[in-house]
Amino acid sequence: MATARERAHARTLEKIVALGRDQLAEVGPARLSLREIARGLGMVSSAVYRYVASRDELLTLLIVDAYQELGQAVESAIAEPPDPRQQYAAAGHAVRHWALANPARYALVFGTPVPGYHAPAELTTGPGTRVIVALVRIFDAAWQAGALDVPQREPGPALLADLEEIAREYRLGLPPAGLAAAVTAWTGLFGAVSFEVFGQYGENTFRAPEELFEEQLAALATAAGLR
Amino acid sequence: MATARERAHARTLEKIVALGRDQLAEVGPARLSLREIARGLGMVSSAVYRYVASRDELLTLLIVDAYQELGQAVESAIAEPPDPRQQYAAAGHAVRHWALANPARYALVFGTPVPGYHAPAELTTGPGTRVIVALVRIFDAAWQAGALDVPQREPGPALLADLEEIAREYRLGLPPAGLAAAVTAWTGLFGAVSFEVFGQYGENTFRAPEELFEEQLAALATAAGLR
DNA sequence: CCATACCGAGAGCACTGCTCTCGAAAGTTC
DNA sequence: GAACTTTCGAGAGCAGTGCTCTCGGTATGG
Repeated sequence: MATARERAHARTLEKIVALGRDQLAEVGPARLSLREIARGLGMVSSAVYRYVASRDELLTLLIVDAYQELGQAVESAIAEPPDPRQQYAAAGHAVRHWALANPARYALVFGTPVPGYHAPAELTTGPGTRVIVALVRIFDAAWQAGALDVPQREPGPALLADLEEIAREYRLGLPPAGLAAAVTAWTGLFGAVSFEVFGQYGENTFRAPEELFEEQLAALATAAGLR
Repeated sequence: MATARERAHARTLEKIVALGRDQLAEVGPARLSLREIARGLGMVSSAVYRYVASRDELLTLLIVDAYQELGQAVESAIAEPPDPRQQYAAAGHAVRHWALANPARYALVFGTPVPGYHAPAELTTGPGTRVIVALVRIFDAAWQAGALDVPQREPGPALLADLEEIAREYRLGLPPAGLAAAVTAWTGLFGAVSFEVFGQYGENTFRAPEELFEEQLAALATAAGLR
């Protein structure tokens, strides 16, 4: 049961995260300022430290927040389509849309790790794995349904051990080579999205980025063996 | 002819970039401090503004510096192997090695755009395109040699126009679908490298990242039609 | 009803990027 | 070789940052 004090505390903490999110969008992660957030709350800067131990802790909160929202977006996007290939495409589109709508939060999570700051694994790994877990489940289901052409290449011995460990942990029937394919489909997806969001393509090189993305998705899905 | 003054100027500017590079490696882009660089030079902070107009300009210098070194590494790696698929693999390994050896500089260029800062296109696009240009040349040569299975998928109309424009600019024989494949091989490569360098895989999920990368390279090459 | 835990204010420290002025040295011109 | 101009480093200073400390007021739980 939450006391009134606890509820008030949680509410202003929520406000802090919201203001941080706004500021992130405006000025980016590195110029995120606790003092500015304090001003937004009508408090003095030191008061914010009652709620957040440091700037880094605020960053952690924002990272978890972003992971959760992206994970949620992907999971609900996947729910609809009937076959695995369309599910992968839906996941890809969900990632891209969220990233384009929230470039700063995407950058916070998938861009340069904030200098000096190292995300505490116990808080971030859970939310951070939602997307890859969702993708792997798609591939696992595809394999069960016989809709996955597992690549002929056999992973090297050490990689094989890693993959088997993961398959065991998540109770996957998916063979290691299929899991490796899922990982490539994952990293390839984020490579494509990151290049677009971070402006790595030139200014006007691609006037039809969504069509390029479509092409990339198709290539990645085929490469991963999704029929 | 460079006067003594100009040479001295160039030399301390070079020192500034070198110190910036060191500092980048230590504390990352956002905590890069002009004052610290001044201390390293035995100067007072205001003096470095004789050489560099702002922190952002220093960042630009470091970005160009990083692009050039990576481009150089990739170009010389490509020179050796005889066939296109091995050239692509060599390029991939060059990118990965450079990125792992210079994570901060890699992050500066391929990670989160530094907040507020927008790289001046006239300085960065040239060096910034060296890698993709090298990759496209591989694909173009492969196509000329009949070693490229151009994907059957036809790009959408707008994307087609973009691709044709690029092919014209760089005088490529490579058909649009092949160019699109090269782009996916490019973004997929950097997706894989970024995930490893930025620590997006968990702590101990992959104990054999180089074998995973090998697998990713093979999948991307095959997907792009390199035999 | 009162002791306690909480919470905001305020001052202050060390740091940052950046601007200004000033004097000295070096290079250029006559 | 003298006079002028450009360059460059030093120093002070401004506005901003994260973060720490202390000091009161206040709402809460026993």
